[in-house]
Amino acid sequence: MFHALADGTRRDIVAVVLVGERSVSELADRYPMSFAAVQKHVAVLERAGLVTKERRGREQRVRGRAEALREAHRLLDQLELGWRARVDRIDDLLAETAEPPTEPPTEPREGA
Amino acid sequence: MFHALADGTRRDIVAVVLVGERSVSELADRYPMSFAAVQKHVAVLERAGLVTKERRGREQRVRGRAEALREAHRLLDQLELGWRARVDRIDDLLAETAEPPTEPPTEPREGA
DNA sequence: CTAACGTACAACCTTGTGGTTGTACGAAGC
DNA sequence: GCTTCGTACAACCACAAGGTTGTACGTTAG
Repeated sequence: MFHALADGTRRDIVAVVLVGERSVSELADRYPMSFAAVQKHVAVLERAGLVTKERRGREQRVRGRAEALREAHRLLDQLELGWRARVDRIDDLLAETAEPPTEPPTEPREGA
Repeated sequence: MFHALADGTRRDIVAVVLVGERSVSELADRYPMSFAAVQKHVAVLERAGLVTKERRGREQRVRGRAEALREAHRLLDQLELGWRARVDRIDDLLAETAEPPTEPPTEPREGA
């Protein structure tokens, strides 16, 4: 999710298709890179749930999912409001009596 | 910014230091990786403005910047509310009369 | 003073990521 | 039916990113 938003081109694509749907090639025309590259970006965004593709004739119309953006907001809120506070206290207690935790509390690498 | 949040370990660090400040080695104890690796993550977060480091004796206390999270919210809102709407219309008009734009509207690769 | 701690940083390895080109294939257009 | 368009996908390349170990250095503890 944040990974998908980490790329400038992808953020731009999201912004564009939130305003109005576009075909993949219409999107490709907007950027100084190959069609295949843009196609990959769209695929990444689709996997992250930030856009949806819908076949329409021989075209593939891409639309932004505002819902996903709201989900991103939620994740930010979780970070900000110390959603981990409880877990932290448990960790702290464990750290005092036993050895420190040996795995990354959430996902080791990209996941949300 | 989103790039910094794209990594799970980093998101966790942010969550932790937003709850309460920690030294770098205290953070390092929490994860199944070397001290140097955690140090790098903290450096990335610091560059992105998501945390601040403050020397305190021989330690370096790390604190989360809630401000930065709010900035992230703002960026998401910009995406969601079609902040590009105006620019898009200009692009569309140009596309009809001349060739399509040849550079990525915002940053070509990571920047916000 | 010396040892240990907390940190910083460089070198290196491996994998992931963004980019390219080329090929393939169904859907429209003529 | 043949060509063109829009898309999908695989192979490949260069570089960034996350990880490791090793070294260095100021600060605190004995």
